[in-house]
Formats: sequence, C-alpha cells, structure tokens
Amino acid sequence: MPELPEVETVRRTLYDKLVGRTIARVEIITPRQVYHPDPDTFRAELEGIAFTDLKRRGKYLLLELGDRLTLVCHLRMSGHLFICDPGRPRDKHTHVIFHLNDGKELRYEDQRKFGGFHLLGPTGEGMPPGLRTLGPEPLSDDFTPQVLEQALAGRRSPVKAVLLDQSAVAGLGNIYVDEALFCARVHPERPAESLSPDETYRLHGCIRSVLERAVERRGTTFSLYFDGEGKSGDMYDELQVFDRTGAPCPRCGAPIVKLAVAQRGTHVCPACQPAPEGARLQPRRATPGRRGDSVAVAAEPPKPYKKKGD
DNA sequence: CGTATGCCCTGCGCGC
DNA sequence: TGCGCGCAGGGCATAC
Repeated sequence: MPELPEVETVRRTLYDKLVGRTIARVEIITPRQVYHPDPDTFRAELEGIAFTDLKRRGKYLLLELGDRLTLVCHLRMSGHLFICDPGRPRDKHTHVIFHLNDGKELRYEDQRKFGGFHLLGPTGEGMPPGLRTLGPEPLSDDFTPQVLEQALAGRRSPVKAVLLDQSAVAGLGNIYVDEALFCARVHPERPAESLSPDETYRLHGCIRSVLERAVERRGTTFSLYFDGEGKSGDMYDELQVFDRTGAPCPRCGAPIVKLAVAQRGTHVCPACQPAPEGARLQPRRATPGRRGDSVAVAAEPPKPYKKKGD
C-alpha cells in the first residue's frame, strides 16, 4: 500500500529514466484505468510529448509533460509504475503502457484496478477531487505544529481517522499513521480535538520523523509495493507496531494489540498509548486470513512478505 | 460543514 | 486436495 514514502521513492527512481524522454505511443489495455479524459483524447494528447518534471503531492504522482500537461497517477492499493524493457513479459494486470523514444517502456500494473490516471491541462479540468482538497505536505516547511493543531481542532473523530483524511494532512496511510501515533504515545481512538498542546507537538514531530525515516529506507514493502525500478523498500523491519500484533513493544515490551479504528486495522501498544476514557478496550476480533496477523512469537521478528520475481 | 457508509476489485487464508 | 467465503484498503459518491 503506497503511502507518501513509497510514492516519493517511485518518483525518485523514475526521475532520471523519464525526464527528457518522449512518449512515442500510448497503449491502453484497460480503459477504465484512464479516468480523464476519454482514452482517445488521452492518447492523442500524450503521444509526441516529453516528460519535463516529476513531482509529488501526498500520494499523487505528478508527471509533467511539455509545458502545459500534467499526468496525475495514483497507485491506490496495488498500483505499480515502473520502467522496463519491451521484452519483459506482460503481467496479466498490465493496464497501460507508455512506449518511450529511448526504447524503454513505462508500465502501469494494478492487481486491484483501484488506481490510474488523470491527464490535466493548464486549467486543471478533470482533476481528481482529492487532489484539489489535499492538505499540507507533512515534510514541507508549511507543516508546523500550529497547522496540525488547526487540522485536529473541532474534530471529534478518532485522531487516526483525521490523520487518514487527506484534506487534513497529505500522504499518510494506515502504516505510517499507526507508527506516528505510537511514536507520539497517543492512542488512535482519542478524539482529535482532545489532544493536549504537548501531544499535538509530539505528534507533529513524529509524523515528520516517521515519514523521513521511511523515505530514507525507500518505503515499506508489506504486500505488493515496489518502486520505479522494481525494487522493494527496506522500512518493514523498522516498523514498531504495524503488522506486529502480539510481538513485544520495542519501548516497553508489552504485546502489541490489534484493534479496529475507523474501520481500519490498527496496531497499538496498550501500555504506551493509553486508551481514552470510555473507549472499547477489547481487542478487535482476530480476523482470519491476513498474512502477518498471526500472533508472532517474541523471539521471532516478523518476516516481510516480498513480492517475488522483480 | 462534519461524519458515516458502501462501493470499487482481486488475491489470499481459512474452514469445510 | 479443492472449493467458496469474506476480508483488506484509499478515495469518492452519497446520505444524513
């Protein structure tokens, strides 16, 4: 599940391989992964245009072309955008192929077909609504403790739900929200507005440090993620709570517990992150089937599941 | 406006 | 061994 650090890693690994290259031909295998405009216009606009820059906002990858086009790509749960040779066998989930003038291909694969493309002109028409309402970049100078305080103010929802809201803060997903809240010693079910100034300050610093470290480690390969060169990220083995149900808390040794908060699997240290008054304290019913949810033996650290064959 | 719910889609672990 | 069920999740539309 690509969040900010993974999308940033994809951006960095694609940059040198894309900027300056021209799209010779666009092959749309699954039309529904092109959300805007219609496939024929999409192809016609892009063919013959060169990549000029690669940017990122939150979890959106912004591929700039010529001097007036922006190709917006969102990977959602299982999207992959990567460079490869034309000879590479096509995966059954290959949906769009951009044939480049240097002989390489930029491919979009997506098992769950949740992600895809929006092509924007100078007016920004067709922009995904979430990009329009996106909150501050957590790693930018604009993101101050005051900005976080404002985002949490007046919101009675669990703080985890607010942090997952991309209009509050851009780029956080399930993994790094759990990690940031653990780092700040704040329970995810705490009403967002109930955080003290000190807790808000801590949470702000933790959001930044967790994301910075994850970018340094080139993201987390938990299930399906790999970067623009097909490589896995290294952050998994530094995760403190996410996917560590039953394993000892790195800070106090208490077993990590899995709960459901805002309909999301949520990992907490019950000792380090005190539950709010009146919170449902019983652990989330262990859902069968999710890889990694099995209670880990303390002596044995969880093993990352890495996609094979890249 | 803030909050809650269901949908999209598919691979996978589990129960039988 | 094989089959079917139901869960997982980010963003968005829709409803309150």
